Parts: sequence; C-alpha cells; structure tokens
Amino acid sequence: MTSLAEENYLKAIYKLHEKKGAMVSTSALAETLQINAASVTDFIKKMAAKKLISYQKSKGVSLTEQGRSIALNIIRKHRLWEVWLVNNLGFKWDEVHEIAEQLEHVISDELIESLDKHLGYPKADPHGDLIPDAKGRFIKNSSKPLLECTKGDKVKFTGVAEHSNSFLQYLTKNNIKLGDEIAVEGIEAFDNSFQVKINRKEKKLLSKDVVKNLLVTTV
Amino acid sequence: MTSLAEENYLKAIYKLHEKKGAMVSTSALAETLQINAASVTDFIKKMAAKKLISYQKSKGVSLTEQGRSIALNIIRKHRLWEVWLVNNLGFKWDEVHEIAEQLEHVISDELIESLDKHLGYPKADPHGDLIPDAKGRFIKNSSKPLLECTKGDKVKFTGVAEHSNSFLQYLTKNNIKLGDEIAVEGIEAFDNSFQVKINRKEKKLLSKDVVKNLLVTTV
DNA sequence: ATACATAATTAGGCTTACCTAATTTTATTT
DNA sequence: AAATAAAATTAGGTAAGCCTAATTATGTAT
Repeated sequence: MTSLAEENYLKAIYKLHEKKGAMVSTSALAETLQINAASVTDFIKKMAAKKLISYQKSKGVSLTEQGRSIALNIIRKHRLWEVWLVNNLGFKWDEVHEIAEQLEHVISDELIESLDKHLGYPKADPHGDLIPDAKGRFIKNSSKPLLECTKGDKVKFTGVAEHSNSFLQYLTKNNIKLGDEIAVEGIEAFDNSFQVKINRKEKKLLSKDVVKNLLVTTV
Repeated sequence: MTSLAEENYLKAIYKLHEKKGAMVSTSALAETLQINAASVTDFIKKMAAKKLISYQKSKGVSLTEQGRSIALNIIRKHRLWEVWLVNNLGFKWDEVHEIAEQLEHVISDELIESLDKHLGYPKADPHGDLIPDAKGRFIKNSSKPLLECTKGDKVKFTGVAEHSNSFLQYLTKNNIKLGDEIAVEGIEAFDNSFQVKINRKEKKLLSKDVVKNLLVTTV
C-alpha cells in the first residue's frame, strides 16, 4: 500500500523530473510540497527503503520503475477526474485542480476504468495534458511552445505549459480555447511579443510570457 | 476542519443512534469502526472537547447539532456518489459501498451540489436510503419492514434494512428490485415465512430473515 | 447484598508525518 | 585555496490516531 503522503511525493518527483530533468533535489521537493526540507530528507529515506525511489545522499532522488508506475497512475486519475469535472459537471478549467487533487487518491481500479470508459477514453485533460493509459503509457504528441514558432506558421493550440489560475483565466478572458487555430502574423524582436490571428478572425497581441506557455501543434 | 477519523466516528455514531436510539456506547462504536475500545474512549474525549459530540463518562455519546450536521453531510455525499456509481458508471448496488466510503470524504461544496444537480436531485440512493439535502433535511418517507404486513397487503419495495453484499446479491439473484410490487398472499405462522407475488407475476417464498429486511411502502 | 461478568477507562507505548535548531556537506566567490 | 553562502542532513520533538495491559465502573445473577 502507498500512503497519501507517498503518492504526493511520487507525483511531485515525477513532475519535477519532467520539468527539470535528472535528479530531483530535496529543496525543490520541499518547495513544491510545502514541507520543511528536513522532513523531506526524512521521508525520502523511507521511500528509498521501500524501493519507490532511488536516493543518493545530498544529490537528490529519482523514481524507480515501481515509483514511476504509481506516479503515472495518480496522474492518470487526476486527469480523468478533471475531464469529468469539466465535461460532465460543468466546471471551468481553472476550477478543477483542487478537487482532482482529492479525487486522484481514491483507490479502485474498477472505478477508474469505468470512468475512463464513461468519458470515452479521452487522450488529454481540459488543459491539454496527456492522460497515460492504465499501464502508464502516453500517446506521445508533438506540441511545443508557440514561442518557438516563426512568422507565417499556422498551428493549433493544444495545451498549456503553465497551470496557474491567473494564466487560465487570462486565456478565458481573451477567448483563447484549446483547439483554436493560431496564425503567427508577426513577432516583435524587441520583446518577443506575437501578433497572431485566432481562428482566422480575431487579431491579438500576445506577450512573451503568454506565448512561451501556449503549447501548439503543427497542423 | 474535520479529520477523516472524526468524520468516520460521526457517521458511525449517527447510524448507531438511528438504529438503537439513545446514547451510543463505546463498545458499539469500537465494534462498527473496528477500533479498540480504549482508542475509542480516547478519541471521543477529544471530539467532545471540540463539541462534535456530547459525552457522559461510562454512559456513551450522542451528537451535538454540529456533529449531526457534519454526519448528515457525509451521508449525503456517500449516497449521492452511490447514485452516480450505479446510474452513470454502471456499477451494481452491491459494488458501490467501498468506493463511496472513499468518495464521501472529498471536500468541495461546489462539487457535491453540481453532482446533485447532474444526477437530477435524487431522493434516494440505489438501496432506497434517503438522501438528506444540503441542510441535512430528509424528505420523510413511511417505509416499514415487509414483516409488519399482513395477508392481502399489496406494497412497493422501496428499500433495504440490511446492506450486506450477501443480502443484496440474494435479491439480485432472485430478481427482486427496488420499485417492485409485492403482494402478500400468505404468511406461515410457524416460521414467519411469506408467500408473495412479485409484480403480479412471480410467486416467491421469502424467509423471515428476508422479509424483515425488505422495506416497503403502502401503495 | 455479594459475587461475577461485561464494559469502560487509564496508563504507557508505537508509528506516521510533520516540525525547529544545529551541524555538515556542497557549491560559489573572491 | 580560503571564505562564504546555500543546500542537505542529523538530532530531538510534537500531534494524531491507533495499540496492549491493567484498573475501575456498571449491570446481572444468585
């Protein structure tokens, strides 16, 4: 059995590894989990003893196969619940994170497989994050930040690299939604702001902070 | 905030009070929660200090208004989740209890109100147990055990007084479902078994153990 | 009313998951 | 390379929620 705390550590380690690569530091974990670094050191030693992670003193941790598999299962559950909350219960994409943080810890394979089926086996959550299958496999996609595009590119908005409410609400307020077509009409060299046209209609100016967090796929 | 343990104690106290009336004993709580009596004594003292229950040493506990309100909220959530699991995810009525035991502790008023709406404001769960509203109020119904009926009565099966899997599966196996009409055609004085006719078609013999756990409403 | 059985409580302990303060290790400057 | 800053660890401690064993109440039968 894996405790609630262990599940949260595994998820945090997975996400930090995904973002920064290599070993995950004690302080990074402490920061994301909002737990004192001393407590983290303590806890990761116990997790290493259980073979959930491998731990090199003062160097950081990484997931074992077992740990990675559990982490992906939590992420799978989190994202499926988010789909349900948005598609079936009518929540907005900036309202579902906290609730899914609780629902992801409910234990029942039958439940999660039924939910997956009920939702029609979605491939991504409401933020465009991919949903791993029951065996922890992703259907790889090829999205990249809009920032990496050049003038003349025509792409589809398929995900966000930043999940804060303020960013999600900015997009909502500006009527930018997953699936929208984005045409890059110009890039300001000075501040990297993008002049774009959304869905062949609306012209918009997007700041660098925005374009680096919009993930897009070439159509 | 109310901890998981507190929520489980409150729910157990509520149910024991409902079944047996009056004060709930330490040993009854220990038995239902599968926790040592000494631990229960300890815990109820802390709950009494928080005004969740009132506790008379060596006499037992009862819920305060606050405790009752929390207990009813947990029960509300449990039953709404059961409805969802059966109606939307395709689970059987004997498969939902454990999952709902976990889901009932998820905290979000918005979630539970959206769920209630999504389900069409159901009045009862898949076992016929009434669902309290957000303020902890029930729409009282007038069901009674089939055992209390007499020959010639024609009633509707609206709930079960026993929630064990073996009983629920017995009913499923014998094709007896909520909403069925039951006509009492005869009662055997010796063993209190009932000769009934279900939905004006099937004749069935039901033992006393069965009829005392079938809750029915006069049509 | 006394003896006995059952229920409840007290006392002392354990584990999990956190904390602070002090110390050691690692990385960065100068 | 020494000094300093930052990160990580160790040591000792706490609260929640459980445990066992021992003791004290309560209820029942004679």
